[in-house]
Amino acid sequence: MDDTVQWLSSEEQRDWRAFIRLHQKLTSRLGADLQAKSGLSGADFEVLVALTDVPEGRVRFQELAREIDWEQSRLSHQIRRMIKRDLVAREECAEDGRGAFVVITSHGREAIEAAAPPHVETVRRVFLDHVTTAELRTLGQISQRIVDRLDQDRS
Amino acid sequence: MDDTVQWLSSEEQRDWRAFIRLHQKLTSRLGADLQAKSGLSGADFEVLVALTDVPEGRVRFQELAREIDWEQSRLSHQIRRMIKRDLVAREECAEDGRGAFVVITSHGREAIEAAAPPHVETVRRVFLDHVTTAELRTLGQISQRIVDRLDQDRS
DNA sequence: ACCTAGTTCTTGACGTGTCATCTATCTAGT
DNA sequence: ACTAGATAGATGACACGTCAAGAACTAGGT
Repeated sequence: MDDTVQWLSSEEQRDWRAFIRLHQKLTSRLGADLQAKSGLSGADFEVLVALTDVPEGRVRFQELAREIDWEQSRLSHQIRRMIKRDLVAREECAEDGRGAFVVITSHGREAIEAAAPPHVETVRRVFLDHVTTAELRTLGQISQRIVDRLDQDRS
Repeated sequence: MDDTVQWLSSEEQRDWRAFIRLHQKLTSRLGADLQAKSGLSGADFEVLVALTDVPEGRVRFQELAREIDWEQSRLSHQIRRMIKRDLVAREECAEDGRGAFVVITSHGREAIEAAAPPHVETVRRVFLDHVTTAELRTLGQISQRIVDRLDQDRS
């Protein structure tokens, strides 16, 4: 009917679409499951995990953004919402008057500690249980390689 | 400092995170590129591609939602926004008083035909160029297998 | 004909993400 | 000290996605 739209070969299209579709399904499943079991969004979870990886659960905005590979303003909005729910707090920075710290609160720590185990279980159930160790390694290697190249030339 | 959060083995964690990170980067790159070059969002693009695959560019909401694997209400919101921009139109359904059709407009057709070639080129540049044919096949197969299993048990 | 249950799509509220823009502060060069 | 430019973060506008609830209609049993 309409052959004017250039596209990929049918094999490329099939594989590429499957890949994209998998990601959509994984993130929507994981997000819904996390929300239902813990009242945390995927975004909350990512921020809180990053904060538990850091001394005193306290880190500059900038560094946190780099750590989880988010845009600055995205993080700023997210932190504002999380402060309202007492998951994190904002602290002024003495050394640099422009800067600020994000600190995990005790409530935030409780939330992430309660959320993590069932979430990990879900990651296994929806993903890890369906791939072999070798396949996972292959996926990881390919992913890492492409991520590195994308980080190099941000064309 | 804090060992109470259960997590994955370090290999699992590394590979799983790389996989997730790759998807995030791909979708954000592709989305930004599409928006910049065509003024279409990824969501617009997906809907328009699905409409060009169908006779007369005309399909029931329900079927379209199933085709692109979206929730009904997500599609409804998206179509409302696209109607405002004259990319698609809504038509009543004679056979079923509840139902409705989505139809691509001529403006919508022009938009997708202009957007597709550069978008495909970008997909190659950010993804396909970085994997071998064999790797792509592997990715596709693994993805398809997991998608199928997730579709089976929606636990 | 009626009533109940299911289907199809819509809507409002709300959290999320991007972009452009703004303010405050720091740094470097003079 | 002064000033220009860079940097840190906040903010407003707007698109996107989910959830829960609702409106309109259909279908199937009585």
